[in-house]
Amino acid sequence: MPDSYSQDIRDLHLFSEMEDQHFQSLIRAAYVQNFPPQIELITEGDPSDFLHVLLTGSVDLFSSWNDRETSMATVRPISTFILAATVRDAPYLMSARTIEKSRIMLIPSQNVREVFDQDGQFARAIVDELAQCYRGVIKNTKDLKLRTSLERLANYLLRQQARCGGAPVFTLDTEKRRVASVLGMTSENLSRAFKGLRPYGVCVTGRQITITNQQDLEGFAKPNPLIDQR
Amino acid sequence: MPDSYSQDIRDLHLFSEMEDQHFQSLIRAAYVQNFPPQIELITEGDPSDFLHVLLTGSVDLFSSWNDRETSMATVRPISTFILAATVRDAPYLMSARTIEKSRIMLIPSQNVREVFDQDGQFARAIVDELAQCYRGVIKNTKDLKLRTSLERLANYLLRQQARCGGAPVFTLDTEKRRVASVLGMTSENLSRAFKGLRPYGVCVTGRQITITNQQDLEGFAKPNPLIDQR
DNA sequence: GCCGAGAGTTGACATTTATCAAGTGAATGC
DNA sequence: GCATTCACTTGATAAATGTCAACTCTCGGC
Repeated sequence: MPDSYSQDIRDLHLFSEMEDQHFQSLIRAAYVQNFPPQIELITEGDPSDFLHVLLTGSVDLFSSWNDRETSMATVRPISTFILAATVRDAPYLMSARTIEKSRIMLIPSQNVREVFDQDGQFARAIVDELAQCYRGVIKNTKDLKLRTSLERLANYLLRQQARCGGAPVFTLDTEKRRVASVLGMTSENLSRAFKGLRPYGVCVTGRQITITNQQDLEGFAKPNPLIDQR
Repeated sequence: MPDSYSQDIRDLHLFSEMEDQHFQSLIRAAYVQNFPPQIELITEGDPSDFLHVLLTGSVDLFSSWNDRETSMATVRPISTFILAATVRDAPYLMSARTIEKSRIMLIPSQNVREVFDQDGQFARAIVDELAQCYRGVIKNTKDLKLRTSLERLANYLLRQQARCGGAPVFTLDTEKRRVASVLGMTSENLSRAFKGLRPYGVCVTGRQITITNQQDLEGFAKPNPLIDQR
């Protein structure tokens, strides 16, 4: 089902190089839907029927085990999610829920796999995307295993700052409790970690962060491109 | 450089479906080398010049930051490693060192990327492999974030048991200190964790593990296919 | 303007995990 | 045979992190 977002989707690295005929065929098979906040789009363990493309809003990817839950990532427009499950035709490993009101395109996994077999450029783009995702998760594992929660927070702030343009004052785009979960800690611990970064020049007011001493913070965080660069 | 292992490599899922001409071209460009134990094959951050195929022996993939080090995975024959860095032509995110005497085939990354562009079956296999690797790392992240170290060990033992055929007595194929690092804990803590599993019917003698009460252990470990099934 | 809901914070405390130091035990080499 | 090495274990202690309960603050609805 064509849609005003069609060109933005086309510009995604995943779709930009493929033949137009194949792109149109994917779009035709797809449909776009609006979801209210806090709707569970995907449940881990379910078969992966659709490749999802987030057009507007935001989506939380999370996982559960034994009554515990953790945020794995936050998806922001415009990007796809759960590509790996789609191409492998395997069950989802993560659940997904909308954080805010979101507009999402659903492309049947079957069609993705068909077009993949016909279009070499698309295949190449999928490989690139998967390899990048893989490397992202490896970086995340290194972050988790090699750093304390204070160090993870410090580096998270530096990454967020860079995403916001690098100025000393910037804003978290995520609720703190979700930040905590992404970083593998509790909300209470995050609160204390923010305090623990005060000696390194970090001031927190609500979601607004001010870094008064960039050098000090970087000296403590020791950011590393092989962990922190996306 | 052709080699007696050529057929075994050909049988790897990654290479099994590709055209013979392309396979031969990869093999011709490659060379095989023997390494003694404890040799650093790859250093994280270096450019990824070769796709590695472990033929015999074993290799530890590890990462370092700020004088800390952690084992990310153990590679066993016959399998490839650092495929993602090769296809993206990006620096290695992990270092690799031989654990024991190992025989390794090195295929120039350049050739892999060239053949990838020519051979659709090979491209398809790379996608499968990458998607599987990605899912493996996601499972690992869930293990790390959702479980305590005792639970991780319990599930590790169950997975190892399954790999050994499922009998109540089996052997760890890895030094305990490496097991500890893979599970994200210290050796000391692993030692205590083994003790902590005694009430659930786990007996440890050197590297030999005896599970005297399968039900109890599984009841505690709560293994989950979305985390533990490989 | 008041109220309620929910995110965030704080303090007290428990648990988990790491660190340091000392010891055991088995394999290796001279 | 004995010393050495190194993985592993153990105990004492410290540090990091989680849990629980109470509290504050803000925001939106009425």
